[in-house]
Amino acid sequence: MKRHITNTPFSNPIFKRIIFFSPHFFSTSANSAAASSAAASDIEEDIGAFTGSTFGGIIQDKDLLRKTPNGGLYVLDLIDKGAMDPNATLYNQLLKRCTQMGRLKEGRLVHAHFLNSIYCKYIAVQNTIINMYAKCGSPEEARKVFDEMPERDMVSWTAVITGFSQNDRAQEALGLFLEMSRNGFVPNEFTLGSVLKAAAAVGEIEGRQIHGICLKNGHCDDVYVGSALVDMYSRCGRMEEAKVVFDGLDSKNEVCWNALIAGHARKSEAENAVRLFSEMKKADFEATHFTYSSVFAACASVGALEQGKWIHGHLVKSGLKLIAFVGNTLLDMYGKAGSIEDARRVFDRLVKRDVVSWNSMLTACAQHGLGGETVERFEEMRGRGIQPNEVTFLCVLTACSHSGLLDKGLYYFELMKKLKLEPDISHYVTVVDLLGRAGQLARAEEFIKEMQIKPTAAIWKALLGACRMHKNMDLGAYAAERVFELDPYDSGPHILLSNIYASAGRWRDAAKVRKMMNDSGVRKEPACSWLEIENNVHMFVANDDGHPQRNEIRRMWENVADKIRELGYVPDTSHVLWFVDQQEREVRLQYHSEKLALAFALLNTPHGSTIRIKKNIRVCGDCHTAFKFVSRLVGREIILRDTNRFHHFRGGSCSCGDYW
DNA sequence: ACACTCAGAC
Repeated sequence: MKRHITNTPFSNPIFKRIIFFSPHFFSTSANSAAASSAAASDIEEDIGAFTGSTFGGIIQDKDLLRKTPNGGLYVLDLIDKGAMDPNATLYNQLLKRCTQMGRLKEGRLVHAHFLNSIYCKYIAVQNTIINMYAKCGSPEEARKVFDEMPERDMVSWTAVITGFSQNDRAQEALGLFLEMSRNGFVPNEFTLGSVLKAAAAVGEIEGRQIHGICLKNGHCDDVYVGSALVDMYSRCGRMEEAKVVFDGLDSKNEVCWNALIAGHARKSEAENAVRLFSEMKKADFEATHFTYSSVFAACASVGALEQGKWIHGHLVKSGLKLIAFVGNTLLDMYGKAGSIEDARRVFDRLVKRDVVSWNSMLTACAQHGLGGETVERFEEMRGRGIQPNEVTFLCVLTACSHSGLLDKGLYYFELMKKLKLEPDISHYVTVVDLLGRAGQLARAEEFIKEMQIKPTAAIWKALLGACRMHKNMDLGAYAAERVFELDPYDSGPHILLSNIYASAGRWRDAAKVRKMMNDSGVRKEPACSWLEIENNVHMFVANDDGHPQRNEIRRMWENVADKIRELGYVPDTSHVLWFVDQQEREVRLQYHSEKLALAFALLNTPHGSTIRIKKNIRVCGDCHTAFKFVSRLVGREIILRDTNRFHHFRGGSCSCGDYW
């Protein structure tokens, strides 16, 4: 079960009550020199500007890949015509250029030509060919060349291992590494860098083993090996060990820093990622696209808008171009942190957009309940000839589901199949959600029965959620049973089912589900809400009485509650705490965490400013209603981030149109 | 004159 927005676990130090991002992070001045690291997607552009030396006084660098009218290569043609003599260096240069430009076809031409030349025994060129195939995304061909070599050296092994390592074929890379050792080759720092990358993808045990080999061979001081080690421990979630390796490195570069920062980002430790960003700059290292991308991702995962903006400021000052590599993450960060306007702005300013840029923009729209805009942008994307992928359709389907665009959603599901994209289980879940939310419960059930894939827990959860929404007790109970079989430890379905019973007045059944849940040791994730004020994060749990301002918060809410009642607010107590009487229920309800957060925001933020609150579970119906009234009462916009979407409350209504 | 480490959308 994946969520659109990562919930932040309680164990995260970022959620200590008040202190966060201490002020000194914000006094670091940005370094204005431009960093030069080019992102993979932009290499092509950079090469285009390159003009260089000549070969034998005849061929200029820019003519290396020049084509002949019949599709051959100009340089090879010259050789065939006897207009120039080849040599090993020329073959290497040609291959290298093919590699840089990712030109597999031309690479094959050079390869074939090389085989017919008198240089065909040169190991160095053969190694370059292996590298060319590997870098052009064809590890199979690299392997074939390698296998057919009568004689191999260290570089041959390293090149082919790297080929698999970089093409997400970690197991094969590790296998070759073993074979290499059996053949009596001792790995050097080049080999170990690649093998560590592969090991990191396979698992911690493998990673530690390779670490041992690095120590034995004395390569741990190499920056490449060191960075790979830091990265390996980061990916295994072992941040303490990553830090130990990092601290032990005599010579560091940006990559080491980035590997460490990325590790914290993957663990949603925004505070650590931001802190390291500052330390990196203080240590006089230039933040690169990798750095920014990681830090934005970290901010996105906890919705840290202010920190994200601050980092964005550094990016602007750095002079780095807003390329897709970093822009996509920035866009995503703004979307997830609640500022759809900034997300749009970033999208508009992207130098070049790839599929991920479009998908991120669609996701942002979908998360903010802008179904119409999502569909429009999707159509624009197609109009511009950008090929949508599976993720694109997931975004669009989700948007349709969240906005009640039933027919459009079903149409796009069919379109997806027509475009020969294979829907996976997540698409089926979304369609069940789409039908279910729209009240077509019978159709949703039918759809599940006819699915070609075996239904998973997520499928039944979607149906269960729809049953809760449309108060269908029988089907809901059935769906819940299926979930209990497949995913017995998730608290969500238990609570949904008990709420279904409760809202039908069947308190006894509701209590039975709760009891069953307790008996089987299923624990409910405690609900909490939080908000940022001036770089501090304030967190609240329901009925919280441990906050320093608890009395003021309580008074504020009581005051507000009275006023919104005058505007017509009627507390809805139907789905909570059925075992207490009506009056008590209402009292408890008042202290849902989002209401405490809202009262706190009203006390501590300037009049008229937008209030941004985040919550780790779905907002309840009563709070949703209350928030609408409050937005009208105080004349302010309130943005509430739910588990997987945003609610924009303004002037008494919500952007979700009460459909969520 | 050949080979290595760091990012992202669901």
